[in-house]
Amino acid sequence: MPTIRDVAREAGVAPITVSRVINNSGYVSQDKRERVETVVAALGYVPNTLARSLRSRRTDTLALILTDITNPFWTTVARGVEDAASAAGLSVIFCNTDESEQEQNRYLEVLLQKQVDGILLAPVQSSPDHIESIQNRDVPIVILDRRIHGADVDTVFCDSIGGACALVNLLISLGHKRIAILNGPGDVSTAEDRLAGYLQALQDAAIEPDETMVFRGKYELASGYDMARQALSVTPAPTALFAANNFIAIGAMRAIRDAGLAIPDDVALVGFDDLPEALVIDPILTAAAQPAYDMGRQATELLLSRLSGDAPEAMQEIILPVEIIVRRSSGPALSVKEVVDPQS
Amino acid sequence: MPTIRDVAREAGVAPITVSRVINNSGYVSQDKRERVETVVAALGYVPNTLARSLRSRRTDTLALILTDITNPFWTTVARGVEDAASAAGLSVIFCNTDESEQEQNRYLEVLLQKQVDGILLAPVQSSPDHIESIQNRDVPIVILDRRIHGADVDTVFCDSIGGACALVNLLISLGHKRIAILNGPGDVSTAEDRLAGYLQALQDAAIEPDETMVFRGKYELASGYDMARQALSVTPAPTALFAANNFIAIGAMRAIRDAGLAIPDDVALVGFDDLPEALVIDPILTAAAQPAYDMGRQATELLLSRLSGDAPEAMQEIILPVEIIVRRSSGPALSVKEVVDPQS
DNA sequence: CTGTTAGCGCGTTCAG
DNA sequence: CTGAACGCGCTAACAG
Repeated sequence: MPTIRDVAREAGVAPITVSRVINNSGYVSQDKRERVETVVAALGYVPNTLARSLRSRRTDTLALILTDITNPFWTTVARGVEDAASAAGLSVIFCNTDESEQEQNRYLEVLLQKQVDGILLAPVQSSPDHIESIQNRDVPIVILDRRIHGADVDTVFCDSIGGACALVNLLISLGHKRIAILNGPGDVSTAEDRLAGYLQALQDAAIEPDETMVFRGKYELASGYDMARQALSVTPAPTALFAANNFIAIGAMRAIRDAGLAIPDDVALVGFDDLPEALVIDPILTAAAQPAYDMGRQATELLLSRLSGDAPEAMQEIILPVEIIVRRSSGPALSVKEVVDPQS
Repeated sequence: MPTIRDVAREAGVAPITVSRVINNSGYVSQDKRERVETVVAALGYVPNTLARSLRSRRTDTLALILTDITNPFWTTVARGVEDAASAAGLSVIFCNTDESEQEQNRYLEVLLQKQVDGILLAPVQSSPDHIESIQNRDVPIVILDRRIHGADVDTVFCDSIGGACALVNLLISLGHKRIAILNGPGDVSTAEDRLAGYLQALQDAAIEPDETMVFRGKYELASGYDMARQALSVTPAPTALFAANNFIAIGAMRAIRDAGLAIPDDVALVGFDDLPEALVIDPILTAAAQPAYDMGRQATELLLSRLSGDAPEAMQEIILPVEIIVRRSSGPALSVKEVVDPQS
C-alpha cells in the first residue's frame, strides 16, 4: 500500500502538496497538481482515512443503534439514515441490540472507541444513565423513536399518543365500546404513549376503561398472538382489538383466525405501524403509519447540523405526525344489535 | 477526551504501562495495574481505536455491500453477517447500492480508504473488474448471492438452479405444461441460474420450452406485476407462474388478483425466496426458501478465516441448498380436463 | 503557491 | 517487570 510519501517522492513534491491535491484544499499549481494526479493513478494510491481522522478528529462515520433490523419499520428508518448520511458523505455503522440493554451499552462503548462522529440511538430502556455519559464525552447523540425521561437530549419520535387516540376514536365512532389494547413493554415510551392515547380516546367518549382489556407484552409476533388469545377469551369479549405494533398486529390476526373468527365481521382490528407496500399482497389492516423513513432522515439531519455546529443551542424535540390509513380490518359501523349484545 | 498519557501521568506510570493494562499484554505488577484501572475509571478513559488501528493495521471492521436492505431477504442476510461478526468482536458497515454499479464502486473506494479488514459484496454486475482491484490491494473479499464470471474469488451462494428446477418439477408433476417464468435482470447470475433450472425441468419432462413464456424484468414488485399481466394475456395462457424472487411473487399475486383470477384455482404460483414468518399473516406461497441467515453467517465466517489466515489457500465456492416449502399457491394436481384444455 | 516542523494516540522494539 | 524512543500516515500551523 503506497503512502502519501511514496506519491510525493515519485512526483518530486512535498507530502503536504499531495495532501492538498487529494483534499482539494489550499493552492497548488496546475503543473504540480497534474503530476501528483498522474502518480496517484499510477501507484493506485488510496488515502488512509485512519491517519487522516487521527489528525482531523473526524471519522465521517455515524452509528445507528436499533433494536432489530429485521423489523421492516427499522429497516425503513435505516434507509432514511443511510440516505441522509451518504448524501453528506458519511458512512453508517449499524448495530442490533435485540432489546438487550447490555448489548446496547457494549455497542456504545465500541462506538466511542471507534470515534464515530455521532450516534443515533433507539434506546432499549428509558433511563438517561448512559446517554449522559455519551454527552459528557462530547459525542453528539440523537434519540430515535422513544423518549428518555428526564434527559436533555435531541429526540425524534412519532406522535404515538395522537395516533393511538385516533385509531381508538375511529373504533368508537364505528360503535365499539369494548376495545382491548395489546401493548408493548411497560418501560418503553412508545408503549406508554399508546396506552395513554387509548385511555384518552375512551375518556373523551366517556367510556369507562376496563382493566381486563389492557394487555402488556413484547413487540413480537408470539406475544401478539398470546395477548389476542387472552383478550378473545375474556367475557364479555372485546368487539375490537388495538395492536400496538406491526408484529403484534400480525400475531393478533393469526390468533383471530385460529379462533375461527373473521376480521372485521367478528372482531375489528387496528394497529400501529403500516407494513411496507412491497411486502403485503392484500393490505387489510387499518393502521397508524409512522413516517419511518422521514424519522431516520430527520434524525440524521439533526445530528449532522450538530456536527456542523449550526443547530440551535437548545436540544430539539421533533414529533412527527402519524397517518391513519383506514382499510377493511376496522370494519363498518356496528349495527345496534351488536353494540348492545356483543357476540362472545 | 483523556488519552493514554493523561492516565499515565495521573497514575504515575509510563504510557506503555497503561497500554499493557488495557490490552492485557505483557507483565504489569498487581499494584500498578490497580492504580491504572482506578484512574481509567475515574477519568472515563476510552482507548482510541483509530490510533490503535493505525499501528496494528487492523480496524476490526467489516463491510457488507448489498443491493437493498429493505428487502427482507437481505435483512436476514445482514443479521447473519452482524451476528457472526459481532461474535468475533468485529463491527459491520452496511452499504446499499440500489443495484447501481456506480454506487457500488464508490462504496468500495470509501471502504478501502477506511481500511476495513474485509468486504462482503453482493455484486451489482457479474463482471470481475473491480473485484480484482480489491484483491490486488490485499483486502479479503467474499462474494455473496451472485457469482462473478471468471474471477478467482471466495463465493457463497444458494442453489438457484436446483431450486428453480425443483419448483418447476413440482408444477409439472401436478400436471402443468404451460409455465411462465417471471425472471430478474439478465446479467445477474441468480436470474441466469433460475432460468437454467426452469429450462432443465422442462427438458427433463420433455416439454418444449416456449419463448413467449419467458419474461425478464427487475427484482421488484412493479416489475413482477407487469410481467404477470403480460404472461396472463398470452394465448394460450399459462396455467402456472414461476416468480424468480419474493417481490416479483408479490407483484404477481396482485396482478392475478386484479385480473379477477384466483390462486391456485385459476393460476398456480411458485416463487423464489420465502418471506419471514413474522411478516406474513397467512402464508400461501409455495416457495424455494434460501437460507439467508446462514448465507450471511457462512460468508462472514469464511471471511474471518481468511483474516486469521487459517482458510485453505484455494478460493472457496460454497453452494447452499434451498428448501422447497409447499403451500397452497401451487395447488392440487390438475384434472385431466384442465390439462388438455387450459382456461384462458 | 510550496515546504518544514511537529504531533494526532497508540503499540512495537529494545534496553534497562 | 518497566520505560524511552520511535513511527504508523496524515495534516495543522507556520514559515517562506
